[in-house]
Amino acid sequence: MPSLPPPVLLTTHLIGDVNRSRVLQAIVDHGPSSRADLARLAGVPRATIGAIVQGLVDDGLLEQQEPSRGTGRVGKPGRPLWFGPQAGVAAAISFTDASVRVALVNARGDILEETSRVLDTATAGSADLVVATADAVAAIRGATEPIGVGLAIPGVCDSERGLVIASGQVPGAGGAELVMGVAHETGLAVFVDNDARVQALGEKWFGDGRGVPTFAAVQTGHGLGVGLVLRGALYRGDDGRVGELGHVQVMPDGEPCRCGLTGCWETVATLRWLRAEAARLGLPGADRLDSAALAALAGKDETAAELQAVWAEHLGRGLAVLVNLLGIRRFLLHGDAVGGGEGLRAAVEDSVRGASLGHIAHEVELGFSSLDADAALLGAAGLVLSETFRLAV
Amino acid sequence: MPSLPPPVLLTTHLIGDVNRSRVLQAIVDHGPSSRADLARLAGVPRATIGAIVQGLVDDGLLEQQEPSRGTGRVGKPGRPLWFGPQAGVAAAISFTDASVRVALVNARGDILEETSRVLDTATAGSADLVVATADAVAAIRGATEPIGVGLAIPGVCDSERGLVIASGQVPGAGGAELVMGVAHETGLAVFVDNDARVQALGEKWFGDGRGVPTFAAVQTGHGLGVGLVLRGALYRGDDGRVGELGHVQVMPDGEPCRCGLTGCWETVATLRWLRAEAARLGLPGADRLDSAALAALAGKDETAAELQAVWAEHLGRGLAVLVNLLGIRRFLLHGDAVGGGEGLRAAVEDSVRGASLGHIAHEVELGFSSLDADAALLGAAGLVLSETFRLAV
DNA sequence: GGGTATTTGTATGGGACCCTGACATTTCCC
DNA sequence: GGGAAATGTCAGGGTCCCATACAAATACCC
Repeated sequence: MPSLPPPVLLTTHLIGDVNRSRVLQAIVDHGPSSRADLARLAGVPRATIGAIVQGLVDDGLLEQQEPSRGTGRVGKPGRPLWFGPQAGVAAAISFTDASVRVALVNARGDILEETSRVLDTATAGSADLVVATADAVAAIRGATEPIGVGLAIPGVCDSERGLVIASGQVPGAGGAELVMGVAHETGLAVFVDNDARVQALGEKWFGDGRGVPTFAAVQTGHGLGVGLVLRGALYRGDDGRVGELGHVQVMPDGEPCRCGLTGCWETVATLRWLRAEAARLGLPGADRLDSAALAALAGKDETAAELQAVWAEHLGRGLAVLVNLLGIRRFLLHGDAVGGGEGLRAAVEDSVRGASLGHIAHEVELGFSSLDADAALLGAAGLVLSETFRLAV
Repeated sequence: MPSLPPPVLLTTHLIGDVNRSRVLQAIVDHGPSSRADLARLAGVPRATIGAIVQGLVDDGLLEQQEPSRGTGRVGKPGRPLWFGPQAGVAAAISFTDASVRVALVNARGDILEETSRVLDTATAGSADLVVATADAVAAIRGATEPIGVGLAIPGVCDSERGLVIASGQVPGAGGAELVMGVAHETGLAVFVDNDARVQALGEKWFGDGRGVPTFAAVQTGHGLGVGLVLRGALYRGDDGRVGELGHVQVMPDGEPCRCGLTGCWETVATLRWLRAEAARLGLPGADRLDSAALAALAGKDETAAELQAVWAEHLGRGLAVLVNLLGIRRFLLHGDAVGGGEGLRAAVEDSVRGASLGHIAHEVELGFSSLDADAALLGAAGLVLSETFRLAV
């Protein structure tokens, strides 16, 4: 039973950290900004922002760009502040079926270096994972010291304690060995979180979630996962065991799910269902069907078009829960569904709207992630940045 | 489309307010505590707490109790700090079908004065509501000036802007007239929020939600409503239009709901469903059946017992969404279900557990509110206290 | 081209607050 | 009754923000 965290009192020393974090957050949310812009935004004197920014510039985190000349506005032009190319460099790690992807990402969201190690993640032990990861980090680690390592794990994570509670897809990641091992081998601070939540952080830092207070990033394909950003902060619950939207019951008398319940969203909105249904309908290539292939078929085959409509309906059904319950209006889809193109996007959006309460339905916006395949990697970097700069106090 | 709130920078002047709020919050969460207790809790020197508390005592908000003698511990005994009987007195308002309840509540949760005005809330206009409310407040307003007025409205509220977006049960409350009118007539600060959310605040301040970081307060009966406290803070979404758990679809091909969707939780977990089902089964007194009457019948009638089981199953189905999606483990039920007694409570708890993911199901605890009928009233006072002391920054 | 208004960024003094360390007070234990 | 332990308070030092003033850079107007 989790208990209330102890009250944190503010100290004069903490003010500095908090305000530096808030200024950084404002720069992330609004892009390169001058001191005067930031001062107006926060409603404080320019001198205050100047002092805060001075520390960040001295630390090499921010740098001043050239004065923005010729804007047609009278007065001395401001010098926009933005992250330096070597600022906030994090080692980002994400796992796929057959490999470990490792990259150096700066606070701008540029991927500076990238490599990978082939590895059967389904069978690899924790030691194998540690070796492959640490080796890859060492290989791309350049002159600038990374500020930390971020791990995106497909599984249940407790990010506060820095451990993986369980991972079906990468069993070797379970427990604290992976995090401890990588920390020991690299000598860096290591942060870990569920991949769907990490993707949400990727959107928040570098993608279409920038400046959006509340949104959901949804992973689609073989599994379903959701990362919720509520009022500017990633929601993790009291520990990491949340966000299991896939196991919200949407079909009371539906098929049994691998989790032991019945009628979970996951039973009708993953590729497993799509392929089984395609096989039942006799569609070609049913056993390898995905949203992209379905979209291609739908253009010339009536049955495929109908299946796509049902597929969109199913995908939207789970998302509508978020609309009605939490008032979430903005969705960013990752993974398989992105291949479905505009046709699928519009259909899923309609499906969500159709299952949402009237006074809010028309505000629902559903888009495909523009970060796409790099979302988890960039998100892992965002995880390091968020934790390092404690962007919520 | 809501945009990101402006960054709030901490100032030396704000430190005082924030720390006073946090100390108050700690006292609310942990009950009467000495300076030394609070200092240990927050991890700061006793001198710091002493200075913060001094201001609160000077303002008359806190008072020192007698030293706690004879505790068996060596050393000078601490003097516990607790709210004075005249501290944080708020005027709390809640609406029922046929009346307006008004009470003076102090920060201890004591109801100092109470009165009501008979009023058909379904037909009363905003002017009628203002007159009845302001009149009742004036009648019980004693020597001590209330710090504000709290309104619990059964409807969709935007508490930040202080207006009621829509209320089916009290149509006259819609718009800003009620809030503005009461503020004008009483000369006090007025705060408003949805009754389910307000009940959650009641539990957080004065009930079983004290010291619990994350829980859901659920209103049952003719309608369904939920107030979510997530990590110590009431969740309101980007505006007030959230918490419509009643309109989460739990029966894909179910009955049409008054909201225009089909298969909403509300269609199978309100008294309307219970009575219709009871009538279909030929139970006596079906048209006035409630959880209390059903529990009485279930002891001697097999059919009633089966209906109670289905009723519990239905109630639990919507709550399980909160478990799986948000990791909420603690539920406090208000309203009709409380009448069902331990039999219904245990059955609903089992139902929630049965529809929750295995790794979290056994941690689910469901209880009936001990505040019961006063929950909304006490919550309205809690709303005033929360807003006045800005208990989250 | 020169003067003025406007805007940006920086320097300085003042105030609020917390932390460290020391001290008086009160209780329990032997 | 003396020592140990715990509580609450006081003074000195440091950090940070705010208000104000000032230098620098640009656009506009004549």
